[in-house]
Amino acid sequence: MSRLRIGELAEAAGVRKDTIRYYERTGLLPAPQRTSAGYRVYHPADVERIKFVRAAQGLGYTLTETHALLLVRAGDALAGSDILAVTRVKLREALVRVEQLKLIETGLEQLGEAPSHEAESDPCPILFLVRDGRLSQLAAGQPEQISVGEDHTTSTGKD
Amino acid sequence: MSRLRIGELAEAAGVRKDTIRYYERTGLLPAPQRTSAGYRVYHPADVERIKFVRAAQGLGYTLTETHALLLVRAGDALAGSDILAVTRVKLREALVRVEQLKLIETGLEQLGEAPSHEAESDPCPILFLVRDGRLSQLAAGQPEQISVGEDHTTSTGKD
DNA sequence: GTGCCGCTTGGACCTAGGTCCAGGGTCAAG
DNA sequence: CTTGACCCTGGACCTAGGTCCAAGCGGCAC
Repeated sequence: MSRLRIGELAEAAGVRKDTIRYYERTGLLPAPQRTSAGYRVYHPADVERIKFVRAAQGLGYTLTETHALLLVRAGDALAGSDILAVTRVKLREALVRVEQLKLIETGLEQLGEAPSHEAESDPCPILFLVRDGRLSQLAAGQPEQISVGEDHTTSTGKD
Repeated sequence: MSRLRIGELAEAAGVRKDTIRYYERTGLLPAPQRTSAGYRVYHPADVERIKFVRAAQGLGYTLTETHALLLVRAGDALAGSDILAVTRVKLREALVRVEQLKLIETGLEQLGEAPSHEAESDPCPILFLVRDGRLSQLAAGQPEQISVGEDHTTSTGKD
């Protein structure tokens, strides 16, 4: 059966032990069995679960959204549709991101080549992108409030 | 000439006044002129600069990288090449991200449709993606240490 | 039976990127 | 000359996602 202790799981999944305990605290990882001495005991499948979490993080899912992804079950249409919507938004954003990064790449390449004869008057040559409206804002801080877990009533800032 | 005070600039650029002062502190925005009373006075072009910063944030540039982008000048090949490399990495990551998000989207769609007859044995159906090695890790926390500004000698964690 | 490493806990601390607050000055209108 | 909207500064605080620490057991090798 080869059950793992936290250190072994951390090693296998490529994270810190603290991270695993943190994931447990936040509900991303179910509380594992314990030995009589209180040691956490994990199943090898937990390695995949953690790797999935890391992958989801890399894709821009918050831990809350990742949690939602992990809760999806076959046929569970309701719970899945929320996270599906989130995923579609992220996908659309990722497509826009690719296009805008290409714009910037091209802009930088041209600036590197051109020995400052054109656009010399411009104080900062990349700004033309935003001036032309070709660079859009692409909400970077609002992770699409989905209804999963506790709602911490995001304080509406005043200033 | 229509010069702006901080509140007007904030309004025009769609950010908080505090954010503008924060950007100034971190060097993203040059220190503006002051009135005799000490009030900051901005140029209308600063609106674009801030909008560019927000756009760059949305594209995944850190503030440090954004700073580098703003420093690029035509013909300035050396400084530009670093940030160009960063941009290319981000572009490649964005392309991978699109592919992986598509995988997840498809997976979620299929799970929603299938009324739990196939893959029912699987404790969490999305995990097959990581099990198949189709979801990769896509470094989410290491923003490509570029040589711009002070180097805070990232402490190598021990555990 | 004693080293020593690994595990436990709660809580403090960290980075990025802001956001808020208190205490006080400025300026235009009434 | 007071009121209200605006501005200033320094510093505390916030969220996400961890990371570190100290004090104190557990358990296995020698």
